[in-house]
Amino acid sequence: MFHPLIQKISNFTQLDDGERRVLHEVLSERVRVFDPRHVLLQEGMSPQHVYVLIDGWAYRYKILPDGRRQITSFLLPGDLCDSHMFVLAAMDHSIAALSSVTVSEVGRESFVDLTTRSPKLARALWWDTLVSTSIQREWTVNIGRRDATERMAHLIVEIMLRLQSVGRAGNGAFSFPVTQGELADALGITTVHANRTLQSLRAAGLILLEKRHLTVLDLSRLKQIAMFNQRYLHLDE
Amino acid sequence: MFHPLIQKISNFTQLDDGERRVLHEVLSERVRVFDPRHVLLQEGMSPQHVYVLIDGWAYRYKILPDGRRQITSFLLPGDLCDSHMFVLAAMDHSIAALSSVTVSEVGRESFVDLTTRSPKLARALWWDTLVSTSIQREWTVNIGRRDATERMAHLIVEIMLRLQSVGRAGNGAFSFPVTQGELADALGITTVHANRTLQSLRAAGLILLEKRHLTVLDLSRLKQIAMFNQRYLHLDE
DNA sequence: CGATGGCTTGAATCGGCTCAAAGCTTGTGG
DNA sequence: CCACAAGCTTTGAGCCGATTCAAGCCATCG
Repeated sequence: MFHPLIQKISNFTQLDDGERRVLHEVLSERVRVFDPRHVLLQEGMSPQHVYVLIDGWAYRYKILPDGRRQITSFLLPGDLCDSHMFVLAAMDHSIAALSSVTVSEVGRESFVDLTTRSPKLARALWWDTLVSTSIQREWTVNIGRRDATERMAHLIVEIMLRLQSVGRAGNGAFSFPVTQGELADALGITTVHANRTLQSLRAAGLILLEKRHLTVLDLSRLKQIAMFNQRYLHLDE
Repeated sequence: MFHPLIQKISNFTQLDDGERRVLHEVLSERVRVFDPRHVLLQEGMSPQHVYVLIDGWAYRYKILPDGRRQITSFLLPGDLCDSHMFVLAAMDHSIAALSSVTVSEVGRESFVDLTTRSPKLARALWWDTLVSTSIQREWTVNIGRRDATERMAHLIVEIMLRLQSVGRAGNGAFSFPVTQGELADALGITTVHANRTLQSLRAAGLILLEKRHLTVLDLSRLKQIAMFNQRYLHLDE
């Protein structure tokens, strides 16, 4: 059983056994578990380590002074949060656990070490960061120019593909520990409207969603509705 | 007169004369000028060089199959487009000139050279990339959770601050070569509504905008309306 | 001086929001 | 192992911010 980060990276780079071992060691140094809703990193903080998700979901978010919340991304198994803090002075957003999560906690030194010792790993982590940015751009498009149904369809397809790349969504069925309120805050709509949007996708026979478990019934129609263009995920490189 | 990239970087790192000279040399190797609307980088391409804006604005954008366009960011003097292409296989979005632009064209080798020769410069460029990502996140919040007036106010404040960091917006007055249609596509609203929104800001005495020239009349009120939190720009590090 | 692209305005419409209440789950303590 | 609380989901009705469509205006440029 590999760490999902290793699995993700292996999709586009051939790691040799040595690299795989080094990475595995660093990721095994310290493993922690957090409850749902636990805030892993708070805006304003300057963390001295990186968390790498092993299991469960987390999310980045910002809260406006009047309470409005926007979730800016979902973090899935294999995702990193947040290597950039070694360069920037303070977090400009927060990160919290969505479900119960298991993470590798990697110290600043181990992380830097990793990248100096293996250029291939450095490049792989660099690739991962760039893909995250690309996903962030696509979210801007999603919220800015798609209507609620299209947004929801797009998000579902994105998550399915990202989960598949770490082997967590065989057959289009996977755990989906997101409330409708959280979905709403990710998509820039209200909870009520998220509910109605999900209903319409269910009614159209596109998805099955119950008890925090989602099944994609008609992927190609979902993609079509969302006008989904896979390129931004950079999966096939 | 310094290149705006040097000016931007100098805001947070002390570069010595040597570093400054090396950077200046690389940025002077080849300077090019493009007309408004010229597409600098097309989705799908795999560029072998980086453009660094010296003068004028550009923008990243994606177009959906049915013609809807979302501008995902504005590129101002001192901004880079697009170093990530040395790692990713193909552009997942396009970049075009908004106004007439002057750019430094830096070859892949020169760029890589720069970062291997000076760790401080490497770190500075790394910083710049991370700030861009942070701005992208804030755009997600802006479009997802602010109404049209707030969005417009937020964008104006952001651009003013970014221009100031490269010395192009003394006194809150600066060249603003963006049509209302482009503003609309950046903010996720329609041209008509962008127009009405601008009118209301003008009527409230917050801005002056005519002939592609913008003056911020009441910065603190604009910030207040936008619920602007400067942290995400990482200007004071 | 006609054409083109951008700006402005009005009126009707609609997607999504607000408010409110009720039904459901899930987890916890007695 | 039941009962209650808390949080999540669902539904209805009225409303509003933003869109659509349409037309007229204005500036610039070949």
